Amino acid sequence: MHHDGSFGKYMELKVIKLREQFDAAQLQNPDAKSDIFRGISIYVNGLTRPTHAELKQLMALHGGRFENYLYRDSVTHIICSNLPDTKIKQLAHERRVEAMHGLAWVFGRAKPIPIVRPEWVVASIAAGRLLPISDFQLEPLSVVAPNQRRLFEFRKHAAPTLAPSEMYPVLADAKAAEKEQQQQAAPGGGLLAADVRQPPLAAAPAAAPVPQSVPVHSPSAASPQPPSPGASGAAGRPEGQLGPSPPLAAAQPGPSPPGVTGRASSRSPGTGGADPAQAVAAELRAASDLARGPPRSTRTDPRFMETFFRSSRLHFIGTWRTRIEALMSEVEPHAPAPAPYTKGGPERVILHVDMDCFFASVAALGRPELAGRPLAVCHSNSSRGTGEVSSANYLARAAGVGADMFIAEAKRRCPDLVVMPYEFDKYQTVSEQVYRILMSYTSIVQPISCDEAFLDVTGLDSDPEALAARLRSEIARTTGCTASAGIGPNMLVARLATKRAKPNGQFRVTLGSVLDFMADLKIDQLPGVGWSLATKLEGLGITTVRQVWASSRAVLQRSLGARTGDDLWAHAHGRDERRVEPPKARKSVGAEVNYGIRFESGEAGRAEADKFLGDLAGEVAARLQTAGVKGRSLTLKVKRRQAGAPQPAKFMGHGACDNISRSVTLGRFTADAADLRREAMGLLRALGVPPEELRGLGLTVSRLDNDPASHTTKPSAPAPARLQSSQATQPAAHRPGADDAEADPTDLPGGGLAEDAEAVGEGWGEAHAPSPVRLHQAGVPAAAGQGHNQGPPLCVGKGAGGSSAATAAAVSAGAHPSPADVSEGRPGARRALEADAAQPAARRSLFGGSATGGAAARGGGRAGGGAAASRGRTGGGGGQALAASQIDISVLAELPPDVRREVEREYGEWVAVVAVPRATAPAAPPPPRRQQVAAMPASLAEVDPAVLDELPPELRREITAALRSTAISGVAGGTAAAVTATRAAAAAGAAAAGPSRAPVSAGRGGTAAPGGMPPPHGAKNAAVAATVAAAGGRGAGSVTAAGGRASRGPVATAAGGVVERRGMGGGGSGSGSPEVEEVVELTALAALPADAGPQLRIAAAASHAFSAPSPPPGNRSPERVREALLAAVQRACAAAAAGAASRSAPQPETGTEAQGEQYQSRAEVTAAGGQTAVGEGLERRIGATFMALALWLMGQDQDLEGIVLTLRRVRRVAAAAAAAAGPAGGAEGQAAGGTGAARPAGTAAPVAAAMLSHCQRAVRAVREHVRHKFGFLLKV
DNA sequence: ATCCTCCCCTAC
DNA sequence: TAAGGTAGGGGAGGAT
Ligand SMILES: Nc1ccn([C@H]2C[C@H](O)[C@@H](COP(=O)(O)OP(=O)(O)OP(=O)(O)O)O2)c(=O)n1
Ligand SMILES: [Mg+2]
Ligand SMILES: [Mg+2]
Ligand SMILES: [Mg+2]
Repeated sequence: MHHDGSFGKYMELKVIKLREQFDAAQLQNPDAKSDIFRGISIYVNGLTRPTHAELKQLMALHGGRFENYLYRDSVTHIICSNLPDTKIKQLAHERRVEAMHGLAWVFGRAKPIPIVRPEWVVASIAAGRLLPISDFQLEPLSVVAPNQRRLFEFRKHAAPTLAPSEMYPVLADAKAAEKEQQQQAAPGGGLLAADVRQPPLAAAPAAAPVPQSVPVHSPSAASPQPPSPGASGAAGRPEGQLGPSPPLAAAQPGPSPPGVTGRASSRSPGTGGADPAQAVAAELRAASDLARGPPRSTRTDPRFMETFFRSSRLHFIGTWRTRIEALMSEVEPHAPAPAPYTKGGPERVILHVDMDCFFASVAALGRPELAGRPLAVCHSNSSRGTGEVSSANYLARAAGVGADMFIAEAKRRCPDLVVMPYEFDKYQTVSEQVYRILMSYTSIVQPISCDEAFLDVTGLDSDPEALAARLRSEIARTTGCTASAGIGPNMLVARLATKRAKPNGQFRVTLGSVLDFMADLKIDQLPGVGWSLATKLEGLGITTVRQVWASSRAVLQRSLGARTGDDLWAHAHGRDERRVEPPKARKSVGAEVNYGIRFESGEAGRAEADKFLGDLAGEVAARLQTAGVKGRSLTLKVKRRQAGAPQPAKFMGHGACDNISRSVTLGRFTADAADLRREAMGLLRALGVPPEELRGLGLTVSRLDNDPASHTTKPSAPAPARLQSSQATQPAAHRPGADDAEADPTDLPGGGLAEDAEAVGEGWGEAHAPSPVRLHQAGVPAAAGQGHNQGPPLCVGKGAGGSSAATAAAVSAGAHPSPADVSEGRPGARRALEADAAQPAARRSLFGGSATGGAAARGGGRAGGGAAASRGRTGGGGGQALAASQIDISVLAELPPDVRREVEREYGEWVAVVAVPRATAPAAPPPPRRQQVAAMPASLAEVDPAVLDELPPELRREITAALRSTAISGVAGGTAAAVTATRAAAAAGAAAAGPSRAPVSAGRGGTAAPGGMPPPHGAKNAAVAATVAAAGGRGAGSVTAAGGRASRGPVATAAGGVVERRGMGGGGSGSGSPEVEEVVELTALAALPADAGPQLRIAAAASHAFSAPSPPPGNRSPERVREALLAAVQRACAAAAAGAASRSAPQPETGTEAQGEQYQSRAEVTAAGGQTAVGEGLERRIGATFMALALWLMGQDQDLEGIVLTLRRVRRVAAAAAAAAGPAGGAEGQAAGGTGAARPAGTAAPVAAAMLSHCQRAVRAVREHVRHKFGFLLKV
């Protein structure tokens, strides 16, 4: 019913109706109309519709209450408009601030207050009853990058469906005319492309007075002061346009009528009638072919992708790079070259140029009516619209309008806003004009975006500012749009200077004044620092650049990562070694759509999805061909609607989603649409996502043949040769059909590689006749491949849509033994298995590549209880043969009976086991997980966090994913936040069967493992589980890894130090309970193999940490557990501190650096911080205890106040221990949340740094958990 | 060490 | 109604 579009309309009508009702009620008398909201008390946050006041009235009329303040404990619901993430974040922030005053109340509640859109009130009234809030809840905070606006960096490319540059056909034809015009050099000449249709465009710039000179801020070197108003008031500047300090400047060069501002405020909002500006906007919108027709989704529009791309601003800027590269390569290099880099050479002079409010400026070109008006560019002009603002001019920004803001919000903030539609062709034209100019000033131009570039002008002008002024003037004269510029000794500083100069100004910072210039910048102004990093840094007490100076580099590295911390440190000091460079070759080519993706359920939906995937494949293939490259790796990206996700805030948006990606290694390079489509369909099918839950699809091809590295045969992808040999040996039946001309071996540039040749000689070359042949013969319907839901595309032959990736689709890359597992457990078996290539190309793609990443079976979907699927181990693992456990039974189940029989014959009883449910309920969804795993905990809260945390990540993910749905459904506990929602989701689609896939001889045929084999990885995983479980002492069955549904992922149960490995073998009958195939006994640490890897050592550390304090089973009250965990933390820290002290004599602070800080190389940091100072075991123990506490706390999120208090305690513990550990005490102050008391560059000893870092990590994990689950930040 | 995969983050 | 793309850097695990 209220599905998307129709829902929106429904709501709109309801709102109107309710408004009428409201008005009427107000006119009559305010007596209560109903009791709908009895017991409900709302608090309204921010701007809403109905308004604050209206909601108050409505509540009064219908029996509810209205609170003006949140910190009243009677509030039951927070009302907040459906707004973009920015607004939600804002709300979260408010809550946090609020918490300082009312923490006890806010966090002490048993349950957090739901945040609901105002429509809930309206609709409830309309319905005459209280509606459930689920459809009206604000989208949960997305773990996916929120729509944030960021600065700096990137690279783009593209090549459209329509041919190279036909989508924005500006330059091709315009070039000649433009050159001619440039020769004429008529100031203000109508330089805009002749082929741009809008008449005003050509006329406008000519008519508009153009600044003869451009304002120059900061006339001479280095002063970090604001641009002087005097300097900026250059002649020819239209009034109000260029003021440097006040952010008010229309980028429109046209003359502004006097008193524009006053005029604006007196205009009636939204009425186009008497307002020429609104009229021109309306007219253009009406004429725009982008706006034609009713909105459509993939469900209703067969040409959706094309329409979408044509209309998407992000597609435009995302593909712009490709277009500019074409331009750059064809412009003759006449420009002077800057001074070369030499040792001790001159200070570089880097110029950064960026157009002012680019799209908005272009919108104003040739439209004098718009001068002096607040302007935004957006598809929608509805005051209730969810279209996003692309660009707003500076007048609009002064009113609070910003990019990425919903148009509804923008118009609320600025009722007078003039909203102009997109004119992509014009942006392209102007962009090219600008670049031609830039390229005439220096030979070194690095394009950044359609409105922005870096130039190296070192030595090209004794007065760089004069050069910049000339350049800006020329841009303004030529395009009618203004640019700002920054000049600095490196790219970083130049970039920051530009921001300072905007709008329509320039600013120079020289080497000597860099630090002064940067000191007070907000940290997120730095490139690479966005919302996430800024939030982390805030946790360290760092919000400004200056505070970074006072922070220890080692702490930064530990908190943010080796590289990230290092870069931040450098950037905060104004250091940036990058050189201005021409664009490098792309490393990947992709296309994705995350808007308007809506498919039917069932077969019809699968066909729709396949069709759309085909469109994407065609698009990517076209772009590859345009770029003249082929690729060897294909990645499918999927957005899947999150379980329980409310209606997306954005019309036709994707809403809250889990993100999943899977890749295949192709057997050879390809740029062929059919290839890509085939493989993509296989990947998609393997994911098992119900089509109606798809919200986004994308394809990316990487490992391109323009990169030599792509040609090397990596261990993970030895397949190509195999493929070839395989094909060679089976030409008739196996070789792709005639349309698969790509089978030409010459397509594999590395064909002559020795590695390949060698590989050909073994392995697949000796393979038996591959089963695909038989499968094919078995009669997969020819139509099967034709893109319409045939079963899984097993068929490789011509015309069959099946691909080997698809075959691999039938494969769960996850729950199978890794090659190591197999080979080590059964050396002889490896070859047997490979040779047993009977495997329909297991993870090989059609071409024989390898598919990694699990093809997870979500099968019945979450409804069935969130079956944890199994997920392939990451990395490596390519090329091995298919194991029975890899078969995705959901795919198998869809096979035509005869084909399925064929497969089963091939795999014997294994398949029969795997396909358990089939026997009794052929197509039925698999039985609930619980039926198969008796010991499965009901929720995360039941899992000993110490145990869970120390599990190998794959297993951990599987468990958390499996339990997540439980948590969501409110049964208990929380999400494991060590795993973000997306990760958990990904895991849900693909979890690891780590322990289960044990070493062992699972064997069909009773192939027992030869003795004396070192424990393979699977065994290690099992050992970890056992060890930790033993240490955690949760009693029998404490940790159980749910196998994929249908026990495909075998089940590992850890209980009291015993791992039971349940294999797939055995019960051929299809009995639901797999037999215990092998039992591995481990007694905690004793079982550690000599070559124990990190996981085991962590387990050992955890074991040590927890064995003592862990309360006996039966008395695990929260208080006891909490105290035990805190004690464990304390002990671990104390041990580390003691160790550090004892070591400090023999190993004093080694080479302290310039500022007295002990700096760890990236390698050292990366090396897991082990031995450097803490001692590896100790370090791991610290980490284990902190994280165990964190994880446990997450399970206690019914008591947020308790969480806060405990976090504060643990922080104090860490701080004290760090202080005791030595000189690091100082830097600690910041980590502990101190306001970054400016301590001179810290001398954090690694020991203290380790503690603080682990502490911070733990605190952050908990905060993330709460933020994600409840939508606000804990103030700790 | 270096590579791999599967993410997340960032920028325009 | 609206058109939430594209690409690279980096990190965490893991395999080799
Ligand atoms: N999230 C974003 C960011 C940018 N753009 C488009 C519109 C912008 O006009 C253009 C250039 O981006 P800038 O970051 O340079 O922003 P503006 O040029 O609009 O403003 P400024 O004056 O701050 O540079 O890219 C967009 O559509 N959406
Ligand atoms: Mg700009
Ligand atoms: Mg820009
Ligand atoms: Mg930033």
